[in-house]
Amino acid sequence: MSKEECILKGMTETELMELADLFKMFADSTRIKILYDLFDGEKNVTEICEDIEMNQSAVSHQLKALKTSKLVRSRREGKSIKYSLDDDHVKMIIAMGKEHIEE
Amino acid sequence: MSKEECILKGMTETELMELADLFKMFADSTRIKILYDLFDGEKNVTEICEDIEMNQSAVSHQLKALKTSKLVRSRREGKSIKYSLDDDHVKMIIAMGKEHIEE
DNA sequence: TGAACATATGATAATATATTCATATGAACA
DNA sequence: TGTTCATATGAATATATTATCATATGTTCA
Repeated sequence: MSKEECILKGMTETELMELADLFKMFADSTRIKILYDLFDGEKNVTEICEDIEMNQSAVSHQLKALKTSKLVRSRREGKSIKYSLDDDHVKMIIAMGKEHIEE
Repeated sequence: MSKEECILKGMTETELMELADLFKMFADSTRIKILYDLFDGEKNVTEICEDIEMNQSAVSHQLKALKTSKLVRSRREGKSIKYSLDDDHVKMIIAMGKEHIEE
């Protein structure tokens, strides 16, 4: 049996629903643009808005969702708040997805 | 971020939207239950319905979405249609997600 | 202290999505 | 050929999600 099968054995209904909630974070183009933008490293909200061309409010709302899901973290630096990826899995998950659609 | 321009380290806006659409498939509890159910191997629609306790119509609708995204494939065997996972990335993506929520 | 800047938040409206119901399609076999 | 089993599909409703607008909060610095 493969490594993946072992890892996944015995998941409960609740865990599967938590998984679905996690993947919801990757399932919106604004959020995935934010995540991908943060591949470059730490950025503040204004920079993210400029990079992905979305308004500040929409970006803040989505950053909050991403933070709740522990996919990004933030710290204050002066007047601005710097966001960065909070988990290496983010890059791997996006990389796997990218491989799939490229096939 | 304009349409087909190279943005965010080589991914186009279109590709990022395709990625989001792919992750949408993992972002619903019914679909993720179906995918997880198929970790066991090929199953027909009736078996899947029983396993995940959802009605046949809902399952068929979601199987269609999963098939369109090339995450499952199907073949007829007599009266029934057998579904199976169509891509190893499915297991890996779910495994990554599981590791994340377990942290 | 207050003006300017950066970010967050609540409410709303628009849109997207999932489930259900009714029914259609297709295969098997008596 | 007609009946039954298995699956698919279209339409409608219900629910969830998102962007926007207006405004609030919090920080810096004159």
